[in-house]
Amino acid sequence: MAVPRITIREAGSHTGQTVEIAGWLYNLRKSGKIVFPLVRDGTGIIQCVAVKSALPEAVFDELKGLTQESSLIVTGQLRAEERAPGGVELDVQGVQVVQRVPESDPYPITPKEHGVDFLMDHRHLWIRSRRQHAILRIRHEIIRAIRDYFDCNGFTLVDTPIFTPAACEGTTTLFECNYFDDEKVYLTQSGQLYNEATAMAFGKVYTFGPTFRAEKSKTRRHLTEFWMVEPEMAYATLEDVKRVAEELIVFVVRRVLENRRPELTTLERDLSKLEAIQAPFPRISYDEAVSRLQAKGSQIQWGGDFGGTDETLLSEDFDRPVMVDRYPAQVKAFYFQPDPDRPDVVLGVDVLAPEGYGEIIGGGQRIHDYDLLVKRIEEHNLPREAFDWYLDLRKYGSVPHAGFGMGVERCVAWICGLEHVRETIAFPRMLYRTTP
RNA sequence: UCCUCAGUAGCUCAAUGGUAGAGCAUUCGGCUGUUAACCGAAGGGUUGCAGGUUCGAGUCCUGCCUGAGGAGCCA
Repeated sequence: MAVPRITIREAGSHTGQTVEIAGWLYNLRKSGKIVFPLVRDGTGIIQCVAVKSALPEAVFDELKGLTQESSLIVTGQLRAEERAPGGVELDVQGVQVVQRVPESDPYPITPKEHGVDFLMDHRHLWIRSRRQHAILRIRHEIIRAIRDYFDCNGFTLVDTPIFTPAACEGTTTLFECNYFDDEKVYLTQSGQLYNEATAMAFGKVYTFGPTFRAEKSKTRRHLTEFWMVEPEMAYATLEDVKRVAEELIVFVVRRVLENRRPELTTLERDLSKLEAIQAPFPRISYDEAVSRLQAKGSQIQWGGDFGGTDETLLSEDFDRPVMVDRYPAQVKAFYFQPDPDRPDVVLGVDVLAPEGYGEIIGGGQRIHDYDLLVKRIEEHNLPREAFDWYLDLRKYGSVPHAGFGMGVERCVAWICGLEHVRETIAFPRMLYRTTP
């Protein structure tokens, strides 16, 4: 009978059995007549033990001389072992080398330390490392939790286009593309305007996809290509946005704590910081935020937007995300609904992550009045024709509606406790870096 | 775009203006419980590029290139 192939994740429940593991050689320690190959298979890492006296000489010698990241299939018996990292160990009975990495061109990422530039140039290999592997697994868990939250709360996933016509927003710098012969199109920076259309068709919707910003931002919080989830709800207000944003974040953090605790431990994340993420989140107004910042020595004046340092200063006061609402109209996009009690501010809210990770959510209530929206488009010098379809939404059954966008990479950076968002995605796209 | 810092062996780094070095990686040898294993030996260099100062430049000066951190920018 053939030896069953298992994954390393399952190894703990197969002790005593002879099994096969297909993977790569993560590292090899040897001591004369005994070698300890560390094998990874994508689900985990297991230490194997090969004893010279228990194996044919050719098999032992081949294993002993095997190079880092060579692919191999090992057969052996699993055994609970306190001395082994992971608690389970495999006594090697046979080895099939699938591809041997030549010693003349060894695997470049050694178990020792490396610099950022070198690692980024070898990102296609770096993602095999324990730490990067943990981050990308947590990213997957976060994305799955986000989708589960919306799928289980009556939202319909409606994808919005990546190619968009000229003027969607008018403020940020866009990536321009040639669309066949004459036409110019731009990579999307948000699916929101389309979300407003789909929300009027489906009630509650979300879009989840990549977004692109051609800003020359060179900081630890920026990528040029990043993923955003954007819910939009018909018959909804700013208060609904705050409630959903809070529920979503609590749900996502709880799921990561439930399902990805070993990975968080690998990253040496302070779990108490994540366990503190419970409703209700503090809610403050923009006015109060400005007062708090001025008291802390910031130069910000009422009417200005927060810089990265301001966001960090604000988040210092709280052990959970803080919601800041009612921003001055001039710092927000044209489509924000003014506060009926105070026309100089709009019904928008930003959610700032704790520990200085900055804005992870931005959103609010949209203008639903046709004439007001036309006025705003004119005030922002946007081309009216490009917004004809968007204005239609205010002609045919317009209702109060609201939504927000959440940046996936900043969320991952926060939950993982990373220094830089470049490690939150397999192949980051940044200013001056587009390879691999 | 601006400011600051850096660039030396495959990698991480050292070297007062005076003979370019260490650890890791690689190769060879040793070791039956290693935990980024350890011990011994060997090979490995156009000091980012182009000029300049100097008897002499990895080191000082100028320009450029590349990268990093930050600012600005960024619903």
